[in-house]
Amino acid sequence: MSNFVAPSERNIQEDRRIAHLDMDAFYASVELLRRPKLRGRPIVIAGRQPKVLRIDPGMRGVTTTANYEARKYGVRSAMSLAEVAQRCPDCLVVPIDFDEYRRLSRMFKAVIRSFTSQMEDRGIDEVYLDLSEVAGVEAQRGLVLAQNIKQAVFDATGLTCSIGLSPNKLISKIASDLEKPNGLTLIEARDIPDKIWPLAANKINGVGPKANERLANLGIASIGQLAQQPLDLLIEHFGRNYGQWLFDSARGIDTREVVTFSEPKSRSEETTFDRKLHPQRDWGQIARIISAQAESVARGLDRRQYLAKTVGVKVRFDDFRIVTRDVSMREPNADPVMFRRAASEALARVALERPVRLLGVRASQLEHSGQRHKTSPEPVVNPTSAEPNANLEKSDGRDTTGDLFA
DNA sequence: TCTGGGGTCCTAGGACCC
DNA sequence: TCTGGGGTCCTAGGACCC
Repeated sequence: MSNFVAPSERNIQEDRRIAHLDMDAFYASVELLRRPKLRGRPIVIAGRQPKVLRIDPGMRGVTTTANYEARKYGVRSAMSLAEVAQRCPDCLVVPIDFDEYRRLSRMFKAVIRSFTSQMEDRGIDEVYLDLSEVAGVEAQRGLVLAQNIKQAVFDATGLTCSIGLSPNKLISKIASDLEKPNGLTLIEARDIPDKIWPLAANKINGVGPKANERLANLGIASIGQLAQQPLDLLIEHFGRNYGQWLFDSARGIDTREVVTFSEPKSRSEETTFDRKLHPQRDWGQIARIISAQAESVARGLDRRQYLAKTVGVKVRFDDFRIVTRDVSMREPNADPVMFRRAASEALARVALERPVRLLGVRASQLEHSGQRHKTSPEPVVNPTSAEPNANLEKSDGRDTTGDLFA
């Protein structure tokens, strides 16, 4: 990024060949591998119940995935089971088995790595690939390679995926969705007006429900309409950064690299309860849950050789309002006892005035534990907190001394 | 009939320091 | 008595993604 390019002159770097690979209805497809009798029937993946159940309107919870048969009825991921029951009364509910999905995820990613090391992990079921160096020189650059990757993934796992191929991540992400399932879609810069502009603005990865609504209020529904807006107008309504990003995205401009490794920034655990917890009556249970989550997050970090400087709690009330409170510790650590104290101090600062439906603990400001070695103890940086736990003792009036079980 | 869990990134205000 | 600007850290909230 050495030479500045004026916004109006920014263009698509056509020399790159970026792929986005997305597994088709991943969780549902994995379940069907070991439950072949369910093939052809509408299923959703949801819940922790021990077996497959017929949907019924009284079921709680939300779907993680729907197979394509269920999608024909308008069933989607993140849909409440009550709504699934209305749309598709014959739907089957298959319990979630993350261990199995992670196993298949490792498997398909290993296959892909045999083609290129230039792979960016984007979660359990999708990746970006930079095929620029290996795509070959044929007219349809990269198509043969992408087809070979699809075939190799299927041969190894029995699962299909869809691949979008274009000069950048933004367009490839959109492209991989255009011919699902089992699709392979090439989009060149010159195809953007015909193939991208007719699509809804929220097909852009990064335009969510809120931004889409605000765009709709401006009369902007499609990516093409977005591309017609002057930069000034977008900046006026969405701010300098997001406005510029919208302006570029509508034109298919995206210079982001494929990133093969990035350090974790946080680690968290949270639980939603079947029964809402009462702030006073269930205080003991709330305190126990936060303690257990704090210890578990600490152990998870320790296992991976990370330390955290900051521990925070998250509370979601029955009205869905979310409150978070953070506490920074004097030194980064992964000590369950320190995490418990910090979490309980943070919790003490939350005004628990309504029933609680979710509790969580998050550790942030991470660093590798290898970075701190025993030979050179760190001096105390902040003189105001030189005495032990100085920052853990000024909680408010609640009956805690910094530890929920003190 | 309600709405999961684990993440990343951005913004914005205040404290504090130079 | 009134006047800075920049930089960093911390905290809280929110949008968004898989």
